[in-house]
Amino acid sequence: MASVTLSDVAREAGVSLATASRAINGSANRTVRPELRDRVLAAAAALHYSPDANAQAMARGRTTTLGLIVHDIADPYFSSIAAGVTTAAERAGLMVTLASTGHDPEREIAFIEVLQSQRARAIVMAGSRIEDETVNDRLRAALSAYRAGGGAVAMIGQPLFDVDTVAIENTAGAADLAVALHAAGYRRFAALAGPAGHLTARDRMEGFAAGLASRGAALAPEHIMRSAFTRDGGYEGMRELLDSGAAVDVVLAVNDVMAVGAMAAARDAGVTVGTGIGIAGFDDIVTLRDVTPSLTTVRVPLLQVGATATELTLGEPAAEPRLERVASTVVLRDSTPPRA
Amino acid sequence: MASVTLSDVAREAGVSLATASRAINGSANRTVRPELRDRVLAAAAALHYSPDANAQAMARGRTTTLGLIVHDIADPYFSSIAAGVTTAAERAGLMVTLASTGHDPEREIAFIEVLQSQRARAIVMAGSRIEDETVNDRLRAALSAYRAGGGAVAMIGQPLFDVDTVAIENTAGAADLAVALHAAGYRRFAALAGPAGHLTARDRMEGFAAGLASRGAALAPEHIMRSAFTRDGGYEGMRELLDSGAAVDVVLAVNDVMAVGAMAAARDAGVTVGTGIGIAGFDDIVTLRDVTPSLTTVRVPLLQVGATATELTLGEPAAEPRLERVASTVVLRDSTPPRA
DNA sequence: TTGTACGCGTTATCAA
DNA sequence: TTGATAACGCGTACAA
Repeated sequence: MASVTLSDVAREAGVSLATASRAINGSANRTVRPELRDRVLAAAAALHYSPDANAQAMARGRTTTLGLIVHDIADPYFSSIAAGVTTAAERAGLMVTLASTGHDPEREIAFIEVLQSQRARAIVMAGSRIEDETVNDRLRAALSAYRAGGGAVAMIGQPLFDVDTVAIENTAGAADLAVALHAAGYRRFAALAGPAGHLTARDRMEGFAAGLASRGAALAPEHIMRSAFTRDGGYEGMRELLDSGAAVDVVLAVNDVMAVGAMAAARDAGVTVGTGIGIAGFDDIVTLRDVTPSLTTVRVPLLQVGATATELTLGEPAAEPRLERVASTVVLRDSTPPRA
Repeated sequence: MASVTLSDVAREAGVSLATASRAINGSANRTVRPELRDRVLAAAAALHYSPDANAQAMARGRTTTLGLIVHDIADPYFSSIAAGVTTAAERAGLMVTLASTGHDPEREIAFIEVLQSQRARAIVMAGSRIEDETVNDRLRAALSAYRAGGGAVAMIGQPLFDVDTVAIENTAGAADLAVALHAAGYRRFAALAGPAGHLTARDRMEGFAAGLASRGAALAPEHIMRSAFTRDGGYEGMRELLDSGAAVDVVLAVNDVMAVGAMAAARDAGVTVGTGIGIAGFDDIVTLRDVTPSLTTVRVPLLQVGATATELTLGEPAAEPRLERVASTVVLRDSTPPRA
């Protein structure tokens, strides 16, 4: 690391360290005679000077880093959110530090601590919380320690902690979907409910139930399959459902990747998705563009969600935790054609 | 930022700064009497001490940051690579700083400079280079400046710069694919060739041509469509091809997202993929699991590629740039059934 | 084994 | 407008 320092530049330009700093950074005191300024800049260029961001962070007392914590960056849901975050972050002059936790809350906590060590300006946390107060308490503690240090936090999903949140309308969106499908003639519903204790899955299930109830329908308990919140979980849940011989018109999955897995299971079982059995998902991940038949879902503007969360962490910290609700809208497609 | 410092901990524990540092960090001189060590640790816990990574970086002269530069994190190709990188990075105790450039080489250069400022230990750069010596020279300069500062670099794609590279067998894989399809009975080939000057696209096209040549076949120039290296580019190219009324058996796309776009275009035009017209891609992105008919492609182990690139940057810098070749293997699926 | 004191590269305060 | 110089928080010779 034979890096050239600001002192080198100053010496080369024949000015003091302070002047060099001012010339290059143009701080509050933006008063450097043009002639000197040019000399400094020239020296910096000649020496290939690269400011040390760590030293700047120390001297300034603040960094230019934003932390992003997701469950799995390879999941299109999270990678779209990440795209929204990186775009908004770059706009704000921040670098994004990415943590992919593999759905492990322990690692979420660990990453928060690392980001606190980095003195990251803000943390955006995506991915559903779970129903485990022990874990949640520790998470809460980690977050409030981080915030006590001056960091800003925005969560994506459901308002659970006392921080700024971009809330996805899970319940309302799911209810709307159930109602829309009932109106389309579907009567015998099943659900791929995700794992127990998964809050997003739970909210969406509640929405399904509420929507159906509003139409005088219901979800039979034996038609509620529990499996992982992943593509493979959807496959598995669907296979079990089909194996059980249950007579259902349509299967509601609590997210798109599960729905897509379910479509595969149906195909493998020789059941035609659409005319044979309806399937619907949630999120409208970009992948869906190329799934056939096109999948009915509830659209969540993921890019925007990521950008909004990022913007929430910028600017002045609010006294009250802010709550940004993003509307989710039903999109009916070929996987659930109208039913006579 | 009322953060508690190591001095606070030392005072609280009634020891010197140095002892506190050694107790918490356990540096080379890992010699601290257990009793004192415990007192320090207790004080640190009581005060909620969080070490300042920036200060540590300065004092140690090295950071714990690895930079990852991709074209578009929402693209499954890159998000899978990113997953491989984050996994390997965490294993090595590094945090990943993510830069998504939106295919803009200028931003690639800018990000390299930022990462240099951060004194990132290493940079992993994914995404094809282009044929633009002006841009490439500046990139080369940025990279060598970074490396001169002691940073390690690994590129993913083709060996173009003088740095460690995880080389994807574009040409060989493409040739193998062409040969396999010819062997399967396909005779009239077309290609979605991507944009001019795109090196990965170019290499793959050369592979197609070579493979066909080895079987005494060829790609007619009028069957080579040029369009963006994206899903929409694939759609567009395919539409033009179909509109042209060209009589072709099979369409080779230079990547999967283009192939998937082409499948959509075929569907929209009422052409059945598989029996009507064959389509093949390249990369075997995870999305393909849920595309129907299943897409023939050339598999690239993306997770592993990301991990390997990361590992290349770790450990001792080699005298010579290392070249890690990852084999790409043809996977024939339903989009190109054997042809009589 | 522990403590003192200096250095890391930069910004910011205060004089000049 | 410029220049010394003191922080910033930590690691680590060197000394004790």
